[in-house]
This record gives sequence, structure tokens and C-alpha cells, in this order.
Amino acid sequence: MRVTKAQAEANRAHIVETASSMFREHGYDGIGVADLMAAAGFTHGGFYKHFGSKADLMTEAAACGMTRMVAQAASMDPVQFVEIYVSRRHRDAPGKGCTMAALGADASRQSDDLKQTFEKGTESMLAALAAASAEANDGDAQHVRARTISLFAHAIGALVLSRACPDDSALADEVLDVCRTQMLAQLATSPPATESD
Amino acid sequence: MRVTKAQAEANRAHIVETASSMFREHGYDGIGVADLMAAAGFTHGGFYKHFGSKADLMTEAAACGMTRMVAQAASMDPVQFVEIYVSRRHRDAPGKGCTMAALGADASRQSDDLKQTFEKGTESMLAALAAASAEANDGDAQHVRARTISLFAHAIGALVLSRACPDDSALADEVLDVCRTQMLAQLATSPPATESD
DNA sequence: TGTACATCAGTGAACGCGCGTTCACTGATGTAC
DNA sequence: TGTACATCAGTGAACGCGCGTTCACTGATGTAC
Repeated sequence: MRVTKAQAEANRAHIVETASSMFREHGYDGIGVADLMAAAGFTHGGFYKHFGSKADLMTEAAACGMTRMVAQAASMDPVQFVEIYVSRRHRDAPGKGCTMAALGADASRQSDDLKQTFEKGTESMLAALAAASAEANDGDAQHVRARTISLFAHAIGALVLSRACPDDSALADEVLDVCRTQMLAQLATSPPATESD
Repeated sequence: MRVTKAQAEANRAHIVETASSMFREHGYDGIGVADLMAAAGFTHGGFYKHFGSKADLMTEAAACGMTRMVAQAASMDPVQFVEIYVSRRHRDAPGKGCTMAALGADASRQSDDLKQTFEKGTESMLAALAAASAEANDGDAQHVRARTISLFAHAIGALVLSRACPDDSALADEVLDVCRTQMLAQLATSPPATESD
């Protein structure tokens, strides 16, 4: 049952998107090629017509997930970003959320190829966040970048810490609330001249 | 070859400690029972004389790793903690480092049993960090706790983000440096009355 | 303090299952004339 | 525009390997007398 070239490309893209979500939900080792293909509506045999290996799909899925998140972040100011990112909604739906928070720790044990994708995605993310931030604090790009990196790391940590708690854990919610408040307070302060380097 | 009861307990503890380190390095799915036992100096057959399952060992290893870290943190003030935790040395040696940073994301996809261990460990960690912090800011325990949670999350995020980058990545180092600076600046400011809730 | 027996930590082979990957096959699509 | 043939996306069975777990066995330790 050969399929239109355009259809084949669409199918491939659909597999990548499905995999991106499933990997975030279950981790790279928590979901198999057969299950991924089934979730996308195919049988596992055709997998290698599209990808060289599961590792290749992991890389493509990471790039896909990062790109999608960057597109979202680009349309927000930092305050909106924090409110959406550091939320129960995000924490409870990793399949729809940030690839770095869900898979960053996994990536650290995978190939440099995959890590390069994470690094590139991070740079894109920082650019998107800094662009919105720069409007307020234009002038000191270095400083904006530093604040943006710190903000992103803080948000990731809040999600990781909150997700490591059991369901209905009071601490899990407290972590999100406390970190969100802290981050918003941080954003509210105009860039202080506390810079040293 | 039966072994002294005391020796058996020592062996068991050694397996747990070895596993704690190996899990942090390779992830829960990245290392097998046979390899863990071999690393501890045994063959895999005896594993089930000590543990009911691999999942049980995961929980014990997490508790062990957390306890060890809490003991370290208890002897530091927050500034020391930040300087040691948010460092290249820590990032590059996950097997000797923080269980939450290495396995928190993995834990979120595991049993509630394991997550409860992570939650308990986190509470102990917060207590240890807050104890040192409280000396300076005694009075407002609520506020100290909030700052401590935020600090810990920030530190975890910095490590996760840095580790997701390839070896010799400039961004990986930048993330650590920027976050460390930010966190130390945060600690330097006396508790501001910015509290709202 | 000895002796006989039960216990059980540790060994190494084996089992069974799941997973990544391969392969022969199908039949619609693409292409050459 | 038709026709004949090559291509190749997708199917489903099969392979081989690794992993968690089980089991029969060993022999030193613990225990009862």
C-alpha cells in the first residue's frame, strides 16, 4: 500500500510529533518503537522507512518539541511565561509541556548528538524570552541574557522538583507557588546594578 | 558460602550505596540488576536475598542518596551550599551528586512509593538548608522556607539545564556561572518585605 | 566445649518476556515510453 | 492520454539480545542438644 509522497511526509511529521509527546510523558526508555508507531496510527514495521534508529527519532522529536515551545514563548512576555510554565497545568501534562523539563535529565545520559539538539533548543528559547524582556530593559544585552538563563533554569527546577513528588502532594503545589512568586518578584525589580562580571 | 549476619548486612548496605551512585549516573533504566551487583562485587543471583525487586532497590537507593546529601547540606551555610552545588564539579560527577537533580525527572515517571521517598528527602533537605539560613533570618519561618524551596529548585534547574548540554559546551558553563551569581545575589539581599501571601 | 543439623548469603545456569531491528511481501504511486 | 514497469510506504512475522526474575545448589554460619 504505497502512499502519496506528500502523505508519507505528513505521516512522518505526525510520528515525530506523537513521539515528542510520548517521550516527554514516559521518558526515552519508557516507550518503545512499536508503541510509538501504534500511537501514531501505524504498525512498527514501517518505522525504518522513516528513521535510521530510535535514537534518530529521539533527536528529531526533541527538536520538534523545542521548536514548538519556542514558538509559544515568543508570543509571551516573561510574566506570562512564568505563570504558564510554573503551573499545575504544565506540571500535570508533561506530554504537552516543556521538553527540557521532561527530558533534560534523560538527555544528559544520551548521545552528544541529542544534547546538541537540546543546547540549540535552549539558545532559541533564550532568544525568544530575551526578545520580550529586552523591550523593557534594552541596552544591557548581557544582563538580559543572564537574567533569562537564570529564569529558565529556575522554572525548570521548579517543575522537576514538583513532579518528583507523589500525586496530591502538598509540597508539590507549594514548590510551584513559592517559585512562581519568587520569579515574578524577581521580574518586578528593574534590573538592579548588582552586576559584577 | 554463607556469610556472617553482620557481613550480610554490610554487603546489603554496600549494594544500596553502589546502586545509589550508579542510578544517578545511568538513570533507573540505564543500569541493570546484574551490572549493579557486579559493581558491588557480587553476582546477580543473590540480589533477591536482599531485595524484593529492582523497584525496591530504587527506593532504598534514593533514600540513601538523599540522606547522604542532607548530611552534607546540614554542615553548610546557604552560600557554601550554592557554591558547591552549582558547580562544574557537581555537574560532571552525577554519581557523587544530588539524587534529585540526577533522578528527579526519572522519579516522576515511577511509582508513588519512590516519589514519596523523594518528597521525604526533599523535606529533610529543606530543613537542613533552612536551619543554617534561619540563624540569619530568624523570626519568619514561613519566609525562610519559601526562600529555601526557591533556592533548591533554582539549583536543581541549573544542574539539569547544564547537564543537558554536550561536553565542552560554553552554554553549559554559562548556565552554572549565571545561576550561581544570581543565587548568591539573592542570598545577599536580606529578606525583603516583598511577601504577599 | 563438642557434635549434628538447619539455615541462608551467595553462585551461576536458565526462563520468559519485551524491545530494537530486519525482512519478505503487498499494492498503490510514480515514471518512462 | 495510455500502458508497462519500477519504486517504495506500510504490513506483520521473525530474529536476537538483554534484562528482571527464578531456581537448584553450595558450604559456611547459626543453633539445639
